[in-house]
Formats: sequence, C-alpha cells, structure tokens
Amino acid sequence: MTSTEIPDIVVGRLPVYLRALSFLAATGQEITSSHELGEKLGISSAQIRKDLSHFGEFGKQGTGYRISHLQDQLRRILKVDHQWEVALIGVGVLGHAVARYGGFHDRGFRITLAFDNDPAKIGEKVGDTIIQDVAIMPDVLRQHDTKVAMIAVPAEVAQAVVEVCVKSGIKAILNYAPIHLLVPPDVHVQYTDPITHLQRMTYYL
Amino acid sequence: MTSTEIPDIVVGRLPVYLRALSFLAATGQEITSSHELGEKLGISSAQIRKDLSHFGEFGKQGTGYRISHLQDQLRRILKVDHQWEVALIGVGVLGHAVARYGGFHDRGFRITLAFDNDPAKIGEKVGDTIIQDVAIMPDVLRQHDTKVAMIAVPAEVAQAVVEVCVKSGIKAILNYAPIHLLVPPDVHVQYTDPITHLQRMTYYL
DNA sequence: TAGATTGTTAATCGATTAACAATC
DNA sequence: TAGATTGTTAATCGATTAACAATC
Repeated sequence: MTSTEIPDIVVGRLPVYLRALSFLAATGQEITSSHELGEKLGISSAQIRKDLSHFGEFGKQGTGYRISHLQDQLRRILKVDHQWEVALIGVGVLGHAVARYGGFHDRGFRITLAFDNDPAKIGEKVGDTIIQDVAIMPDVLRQHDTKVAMIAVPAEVAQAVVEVCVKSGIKAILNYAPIHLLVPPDVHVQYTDPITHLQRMTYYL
Repeated sequence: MTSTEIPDIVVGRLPVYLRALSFLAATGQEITSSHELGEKLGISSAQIRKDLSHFGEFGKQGTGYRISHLQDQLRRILKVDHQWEVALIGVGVLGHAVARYGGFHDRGFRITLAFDNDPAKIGEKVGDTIIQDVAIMPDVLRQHDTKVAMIAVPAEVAQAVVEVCVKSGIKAILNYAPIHLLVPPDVHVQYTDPITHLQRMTYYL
C-alpha cells in the first residue's frame, strides 16, 4: 500500500506481469485472476497478489483483475504510461538490429538518438534517426535531456562510453556489452548477454 | 563440495564470474581474490566464496584464486569446456544480428543451424550457415542431436515453434520473443527481452 | 445466497552475510 | 614468521508460501 522500499525483485517482476497482460488482452480477454496469471508465468498466485499489494488494490474479490485496468496501473507504476526517449550508442550489427526492432514503441520507449564513432556511419539513417558522431554526444544528450541509453559498443570501450553517458545525465543504461559496468549509485544498469543465459542452461544438460 | 541440489540462483551467477575472469585474464592478471571479484561485480566476497564452495575448493588461503584455473573449473562446471551446437530459429533482423555476432565461439557456442519459413530466405547464408526450411527442422535437429536453440521468431508463433523444438529433442531454449513459453519440466528456457529490462529501470526514474 | 478470489498475516523457507579457524 | 585470504559455520536477513477473513 505505502510505497516505502519496494524490493527490487518485486519491481523486476512487474514488467513480466505487464507483458503477460498484454498477451491476454490481445486475445480479447477482459478479466484475469492471480491463479491464471501465475499458471501462465510459472509463479505462485500468492506471489502475484503479494507483489501487487505493494502498490495498491487492483482487483475485486470473487472476480479477479480487469486486464485493461491492471495494465494501466502497472504502466503508471513503471512510468511507461508515456514514451521515454532512448539513445542508442554503437550502431554495429547488434545496434542496427536493436534500432530496427519495432517492439519498443508500444511498451514505452522510442529510439530518438543514435551515436557511433565510425565516420562512414555518421550521417546515415538507422531506423528513424540519423547516426551522429559520438564526439558530440554529451551536448546532444544534455539538449534532449535524455535519461535512458542502450550501449551496443565493443566491450573494450563500454566503460569509457558509460562514463560519458553518466556525465551527460543518463540515469538508466541497458548494456549489451558482455562486461560489468561501474556507475554511481543513482545510475541504473541492466545487462543483456545471451551467452550468460545459455551458459546457465548448459549446466543442467 | 557435494553436488546435491545447487540453488539455481548460484548457477546463474557462475557465468557472470566466468565473464569477469575472462576480462581480468585479458589484462594479463594471473591471480584474483573474492574481494577483488566482488568489488568488480557489486557482490559480496562472502557470496562468491560461498557460491564456489558448492563445487569444490578452487583457491588458496592467503593468496586467492589462480584466474586460469578458476576459469577452467567454471567452464567444466557449466559444461562450456567444449562447444555446443546451437540452432537459430527465425532469421529476421534480430536473428541476423544474433547469427553474425562473433562473441559466441570462445564462450562455448557455435551456431551451426538456421531455420526460417520465408522462401526468400531459405538457401541464403547467414553467418556461417545456410538457412533451411523450418518444415524440415525436426529431422535436421534429430540428425544433428542438437540440444540448444535460440528462438527469434514473432511472438505469435513462438509457442508453436517451441513445441516443435521440444519434440525434436531440444533441451535448452534462449527465447528472444517477448512471451512466456510453456515447456516440459526437463526443458530449460531463458528469456531475453530488452524492454523488461528498460521497464525495470524506469520505475526508479 | 453460494462460490470465488482478493488482500494480508503469520509461518516457512532459503539466501546472504558476518565472523573466524585453518592455512598458504 | 606475519599477513592475507580461503572455506565454512552460524546468525541474520529477506522472500515465498500457506491460509483465511473479507467481500464482491
């Protein structure tokens, strides 16, 4: 109910709930329950109810949750009820794929800036934006008051790039480079490395 | 020491340790300690020692860990001391980027098969492999005894594709589609969805 | 009303951390 | 030896689950 100290692990599950709700909504379903959601996600119904209870009362006894309402609430809580402008840094093969991926728009994000240090790429278009010189990145990020960045540069330069980001006011970083980044406490980093996921599974094979 | 029931959360950290060790090794460093590793990863040294102690004694009191030795041990534990053949299913923009990403080889994986259902793509080369018709996928996966697959198809068809994979003997799936998959208990799934990561951070902004 | 499901409490379970003997 | 760091135990901390009153 009160917003004092929500565990990060709970916050991390909210996007998953939101994703599952979108899927249900797409089928035309209007109501769901903690049991149904839990079954679809491999999570206990108690956990879902407990997680949601940190933020308010979104359901109705005997009925469950109205999907559209719960979506609205989760979007509000996660602050994706409006779009965030995202800077993409590094437009190699991976960066290109990220930029051209169409799935961001309806989930709260829009790539509005792209940077690279390769003169051959600067000025070219990727997705909806023109690739700019990473040298002018600090100014541009400040001008646009950009808070969110995706890093798709080689591992060797990722830390240096991140330091420029931090100095330019970036507060959330999605890192595609397979390296751990050091940032100040007020800057958030998430990692996406397919190989750590694969290695986690081969253990069990 | 004994291998009875290692918590999955511990297994999930081993690839992160391995990644950090590779980074240290690349700088030419030969020895590290739980303190140094912990500091680099934002993890307590006690946790690192505890995690490793599930699998054996890899360090030396007063000295720390020989990096190359710990790498060898972790690779052995995670079964990435040899390469796994990986099937890529869905060769759109994202699949292309995944196939062309060079980082798999030295971390235990090799994309040896690629499938798509688009006649225009079948027969074309992506990375080092020829794209094959998804219709013949079950036979090909069986022939190659492939255990690991990466799914980069649209969300609408991901579950159906996964069911074919499961029937064809796949035991580990890395899913790029933004949807939760239902699989039998002996099949492992990991998810990689950049937007859930982004949404998790915007909560704090 | 009867049936169903929420929100919440208390109990259980598991993971993290602090501390230290062992020892290189 | 003295200093440092491991591996491990016990204590702490936090997350999950079971259960149920409230109520739609």
